[in-house]
Amino acid sequence: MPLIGSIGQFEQLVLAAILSLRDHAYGVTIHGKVSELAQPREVSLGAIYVTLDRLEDKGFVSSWLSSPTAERGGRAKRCYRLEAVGEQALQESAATAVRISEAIGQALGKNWAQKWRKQWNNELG
Amino acid sequence: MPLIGSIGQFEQLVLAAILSLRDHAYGVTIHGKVSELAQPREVSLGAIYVTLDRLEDKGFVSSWLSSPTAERGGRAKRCYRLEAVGEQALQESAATAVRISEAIGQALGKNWAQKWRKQWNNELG
DNA sequence: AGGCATTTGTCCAACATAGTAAGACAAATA
DNA sequence: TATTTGTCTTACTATGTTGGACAAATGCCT
Repeated sequence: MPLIGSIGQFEQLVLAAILSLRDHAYGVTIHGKVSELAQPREVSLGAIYVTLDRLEDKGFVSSWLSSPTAERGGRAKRCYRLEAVGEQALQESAATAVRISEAIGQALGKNWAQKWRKQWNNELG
Repeated sequence: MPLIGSIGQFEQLVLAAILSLRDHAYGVTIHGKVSELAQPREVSLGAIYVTLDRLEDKGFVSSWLSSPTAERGGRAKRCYRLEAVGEQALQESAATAVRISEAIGQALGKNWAQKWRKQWNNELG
């Protein structure tokens, strides 16, 4: 069993992506969102599916097949939704992440932390 | 090779602990600090040493043996210091952690984020 | 002094789980 | 049947984790 609430770093990323994609979470879009969050790093599609499988095994997410859309190549997608347990695990691991950020901020000096706090405030008003 | 800047979740924790302990970073104290950061979860000493070894292999930290202190059982400790590469990796992974927190905050609503922002502000003035 | 218990510490061996790449396979439309 | 959009599998590497072995100081007791 891994750290914090039984989820790892990549799982955290995938869970966060599903949460923020709401009704449009399926393999390809999740991959896009995760790439965005992980930023300088590139992520493979395979990694996403494997992780999705494991998250479903743990009951953190559930999935169902949608009907195909009417666009070229638009085949049926497997859509994902966060379950209550998954949301809780995600919140716990995020809380730890914040704690780590704080520790780093204190050790590295206020400039580092304020840079992020500023960005945070801007987005939330 | 792992995610973000080549460090995992636990490595991130250990690096942050070393950073915040400054001149007093060795096995036992690092273990204490990591336990504090990982909070509800318990961490074994062995996990710390193994991770420390791997971090040193990657050049993220360096270590040296101190001379024994004059207290009962006070034997020589192996002290650790963060190297420049390690500090950079830590900052990058922390930046990603913040990004994830933001994504969660946006998806979960402002209450979640503000709870943490408040705490953040209190500590930094 | 000599010897052993106790305390503080480090390190290894082994295994479980998460992270990753590469590419096979499937089903739509054109 | 070629192209596009999408899913899933295999196999491997790296991290996470436990448990306990081992080492070196001091303190106490005869």
